[in-house]
Formats: sequence, structure tokens, C-alpha cells
Amino acid sequence: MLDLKRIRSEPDSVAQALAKRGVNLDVQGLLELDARHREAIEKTQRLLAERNAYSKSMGKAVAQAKKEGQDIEPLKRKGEELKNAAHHAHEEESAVRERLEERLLEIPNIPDEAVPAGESEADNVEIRRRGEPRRFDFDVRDHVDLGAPGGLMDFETATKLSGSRFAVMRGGVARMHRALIQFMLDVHINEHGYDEIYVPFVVNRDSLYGTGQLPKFEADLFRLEDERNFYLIPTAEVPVTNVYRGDIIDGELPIRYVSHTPCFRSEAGSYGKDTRGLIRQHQFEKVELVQFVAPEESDRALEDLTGHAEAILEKLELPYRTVVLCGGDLGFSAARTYDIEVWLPSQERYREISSCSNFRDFQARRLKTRWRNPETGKPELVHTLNGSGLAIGRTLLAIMENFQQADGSITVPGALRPYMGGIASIGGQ
RNA sequence: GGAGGGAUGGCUGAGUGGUCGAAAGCACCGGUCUUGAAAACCGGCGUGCCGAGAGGCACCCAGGGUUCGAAUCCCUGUCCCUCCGCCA
Repeated sequence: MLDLKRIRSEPDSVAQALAKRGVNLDVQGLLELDARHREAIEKTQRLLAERNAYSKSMGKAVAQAKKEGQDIEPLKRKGEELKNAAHHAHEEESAVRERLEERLLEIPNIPDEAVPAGESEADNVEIRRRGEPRRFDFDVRDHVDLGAPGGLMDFETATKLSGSRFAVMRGGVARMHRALIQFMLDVHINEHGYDEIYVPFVVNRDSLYGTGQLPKFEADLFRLEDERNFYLIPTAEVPVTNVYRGDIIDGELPIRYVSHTPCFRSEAGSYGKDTRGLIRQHQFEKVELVQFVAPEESDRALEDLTGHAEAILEKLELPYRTVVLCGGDLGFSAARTYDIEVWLPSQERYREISSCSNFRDFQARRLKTRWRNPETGKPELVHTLNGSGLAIGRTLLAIMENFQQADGSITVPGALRPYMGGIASIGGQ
């Protein structure tokens, strides 16, 4: 959520910044609502103050009237009038506030100044490239073909069990999938200073509002048929960031959490896109990095966090590049995002494997997550960040494709072997 | 699933429908005293919103209601605790 005070004080620069992501903000309408809202507040408060003062004097007045044998009814009637006036004013105020909040909740975050202009993925700007794509002296297979023998990767069975966009994995592939989770968690805990946290995979609506999936992106979510309004998490970002919803954080910042969770996405509107293989699934695993930091630290924190995700690719010897998302490709809540893309030999291009974002105070304002700034002693909004470190399924398929051998077997990257009982290769034939 | 009890400021814990944003203690911050510290004493010590300011308004789990007036009464929901049942 944007700071209404900022929209009020510099409406043009806000509108201009949002234009960079292709959003046309109705500043005029917003400011009008805001003005009406504040008028309504003042009116309500004035009437309430009157009512309160009158009520306070009632005790004595009633006693006095009784002593003199007077009728109390007129006194009550005056009070009732005051009550009704205040009540109506309050209802009006609530109605205006509701409309204002509805609008505010649908406005995306303001992109950083440094975010490049652009409309789509094609306009993202590459900032670094690491590792050399391998040259193959045989015909490259994609992960679907590599995983087919022995049903190591079995999409037909998954379709029977559930439908399209699900996977069944067996044997060495399933084992590597599990190994990747352990490997990534260990690296982030031991080398990057994150605390592991385990969270629910089912969340309520408040949590989804907090991080920004709702109200606008309901269609991307799986909702449980349940009167409690539960949703399956689309990413660990939701439960992990919501850990501090409504809190004033007591301890020191930064707080760094790493969490492994499954993620569920209905992928509405993606029909015909990446239908083959593991790239786009309704269910996938992810190791997620989440940070809560002091505002002045968030720029550096994003660089750090992105580096932590990149470190995994380097340890796994996977070629990748990192891009800055342009305004048009930026997610709803993000002010700045780096996508890390891994090289896929079968597609001869880089594909997203991690997305690392700085949300600044956008999520914190929705979440009401604050910390006590030691310099001012006052509660202030924190900055939140997160990034995949990494998406497990996509890492798995990247390893399969990049480490494939002519016989169809897959060499296990050195860093992963301790997590797979020391074996050097899986699959094959 | 059944029966009962509860939710008050960082913590503990009072609170009769009116003068309660709320006693008291602890913790914390500042001061006096002290060579220093402790003790003692004095003062301060929640959050948000409106307002140029003075000040005002709201918040005692959440949302409704009764009342001139609600932390206190009523309804609904959430969460926690105890007991029974079931269960990985």
C-alpha cells in the first residue's frame, strides 16, 4: 500500500512513477476521496466530542433534576439527538474510508528510480552473466525425455492422479529433488546467516492481503472449499512475511528467514504456456529467503539476498544471468526486482529460476509491521524483501539438462553429492 | 465432536455502566543522592488518526447491538486453557 500522505503531497511524481509500470493512477479521484474522508473524520470527531461532554455532565444533571422533582426525559432526548448525529456521521465516514481503502489496496508499488523503462520481459536489462553454457557433442534432450526412462519423471501418471501441470518423480530424480532442498537450506543457514522457519501451507485472507496477492490476484490462487476462507500458499513469502503482521518488532534487525515450502498456483490464464515438463506446475517446491530490514538497509539487503540466491547456482555449476526487471514486468508489490535466469540447453536460452525483490515499506504498511527505530524511539515501518533461493523444480530440470551425458544419464554436481549418498550419476540408457 | 473457563498497556494483574486510556507491582528511561553502584525518593513511560496549534477522536481479542453514557450488559466470530472422545 502506498503512503496516502505521499500521494497527497506529491501526486504528480507518484503518478509519473506508476506510469513507468503502465499504470494510470486517477490521482484526482483519489485526492477527492481523501479530502472527503478527512472532512468526515473531523465531523464525526466533533460530534463525538459533543456527545461525550454531554454524557459526562449527565450524571450530575440527572441527580439535580431528580432532587428538584423535574422530568429527566428532556435531558435524555437531547443526548439521544447528539448520539444519532454522531452515529450518522460515523457511518458516512466508514463508507468513505471503505471506498478509499479499496482503491489504495489496488495500487501497485512505486518502482525505484533506477528501474528501467519497458513493457515486458523483453525490456529487462541484463546486469551480469556467470558460467559458460556447455557445448554438447551429441543431441541435447530436454528434462522430460531425460526423465522418461524408468518413469523417473512421470507426467502421465500425474495427469491420472490430478490433471495437467503436476509431476510424479521416482528414484534418483526424486532423490535429487529432495537433496536440493536440504542443500539449499544448509547453505543459507550456514553461510548466509538465515534462520530456518517452518510455516503453514494454508493461510487466511488477511495474510494474502498483507503481502499483496489479494485483492487483485485471487484468480492465481487455490482456494479451499471451506467456510474459513483458506487458501493454499502460492509462495512461502505469504506465511513467512506475515509472521510479523501487526507487530512492532522488538529485537534487532535484520531478521533473515529461510523456509522450504510447497507452492500452489492455479496459473489461470497461462494456458498453452510452458505446458511441457516441470517449468510451470500447479504444485512446486521452493526454498525462500525473506528479510525484514531497517529502511536504509534495504538497498544493500537486496544485493546481498540476490547474491545468496546466485551462490546456489554457482555451487551447482549452473550458468546463469541476472536481469533487472523493467517497470512493466515488475510484480505488484515490488519496487525493484532482480530475476536470476538459468541456462537451459534444450531451449537455448535463460529461464527464470529466482526472483528477488525489495518491497520497501509497501508490504509493511499493509501488514502493519514496524520496528522501533533506536534513533527516534518511535515505531516505524520496516522494509521487506524476499527471493527464491531457489525454485527446486526448475533447479532440478536445469541440472538434468546441463549435466546430461550422451547415454542419457545425469552427472550429479559435486556440491550435491554429499546430499545423495555420494553417488556421481543418476538415470541413463 | 462434547462440556466448561478465559482474552485488559512490554510482563503480572485490579476494574461497581458515568469522573477509566484504564489502579497497583515489575521492567524500562531520566533526575536527586553516591567516589561509583545498589537502595531510597522524584518524574516519565502504549498505538493510530484528525488538527497549523491548542487540543480532540479512537483503541481494554475482533465485529455488531443496548444505553444520554460500555473495559463493564447482550449477540456473533476468532484465539487460548482444562476435561472427555477421536487421531498422525
